[in-house]
Amino acid sequence: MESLTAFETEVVAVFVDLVVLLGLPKSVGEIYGLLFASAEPLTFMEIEQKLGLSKGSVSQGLRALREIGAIHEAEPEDVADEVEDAKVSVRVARWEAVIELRQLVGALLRDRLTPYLHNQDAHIERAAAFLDELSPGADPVRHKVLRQRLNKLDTWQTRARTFLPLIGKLI
Amino acid sequence: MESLTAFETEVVAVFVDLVVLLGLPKSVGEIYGLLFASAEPLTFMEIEQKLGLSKGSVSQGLRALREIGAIHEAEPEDVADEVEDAKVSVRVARWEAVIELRQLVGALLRDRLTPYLHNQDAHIERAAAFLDELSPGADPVRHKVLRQRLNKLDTWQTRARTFLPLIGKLI
DNA sequence: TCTTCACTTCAAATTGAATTGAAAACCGGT
DNA sequence: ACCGGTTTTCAATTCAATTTGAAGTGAAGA
Repeated sequence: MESLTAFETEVVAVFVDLVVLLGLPKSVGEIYGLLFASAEPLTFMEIEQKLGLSKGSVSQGLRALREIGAIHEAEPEDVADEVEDAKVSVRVARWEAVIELRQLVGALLRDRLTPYLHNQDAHIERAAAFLDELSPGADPVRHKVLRQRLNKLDTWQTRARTFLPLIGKLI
Repeated sequence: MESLTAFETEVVAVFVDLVVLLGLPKSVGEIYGLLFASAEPLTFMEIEQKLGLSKGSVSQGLRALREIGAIHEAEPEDVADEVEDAKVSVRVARWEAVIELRQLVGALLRDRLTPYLHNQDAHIERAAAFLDELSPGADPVRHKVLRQRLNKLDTWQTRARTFLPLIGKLI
């Protein structure tokens, strides 16, 4: 067990693309993809070796996935048949993907969109304040045009706020 | 006219965030934001100076925005009152934002999602092929589990294909 | 034709983020 | 309390991508 099978490679690619699209590091997608492509849970070391990642990347990737609930630690299971010999038998965590994709996709979307929407609100609000304190007297037409544009932004923001969470549910 | 007003700064921030969220360079968002915040069209040089960008960035940014139809070249308009003196009077392009946000957002979304969905199809298809040519005889349970997971991926892919374009329309 | 200015191109520099790797913390067993 | 092995942490490195700037192109007027 050293490197990826053709099957695993393709599945990993699916999740790498997804995760990159949503702005996370590639390694996170690789790890989730590998677990998704494995019928049984994998250990830290197996992940490290099959993907050829550093321990640091594996550790961080597992944490990120754990935090969004995209993976679990698997039940201990009897290790007897595998580790008969010399080793001192230390309990090793084994990880498995949560196959419900809603979990992964939902969390990733939320993590990006929530802070985004929040920032936008703040910007638009401040922009409105600045526009108003800028005397409309000097050039009323200009002032009105800009007001309209701001309103347009506001409308969009509202729409985004209502539709985007809906997508999470729909899917 | 040198740097941004408070109002402009906020509007620019709105579009920088949007554009970065959708995976384009910040400078593109700055340029669009500035044009969106201006009641009248701006020249290349005005953009360059107000945003403090290099000519290269402005040029590339304007091209990108032009290509997705998010900005236009404005009608020439009489320049008489501005440029009376020494200058040799060369026709200068003046740019304005297309205020319909659908244009910008729609294009950006499409540009990212279309190639993405296309790739995913390819990966899933190949994964299925590899899984099948892998003899199920060895471990039928494992084979079945993986088949199910692949099907799940396929379902999602189909859903994405139907819902995502719909968002573009909805908005 | 020649000059000038507006813009484009592209190789190199910069920047920012992901990855690495070595050292520290941890944990169960002896 | 110590040991062997696993996992985490984080500063340094590497890598990808954007930004820069200087040289190049082209068009309009002289």
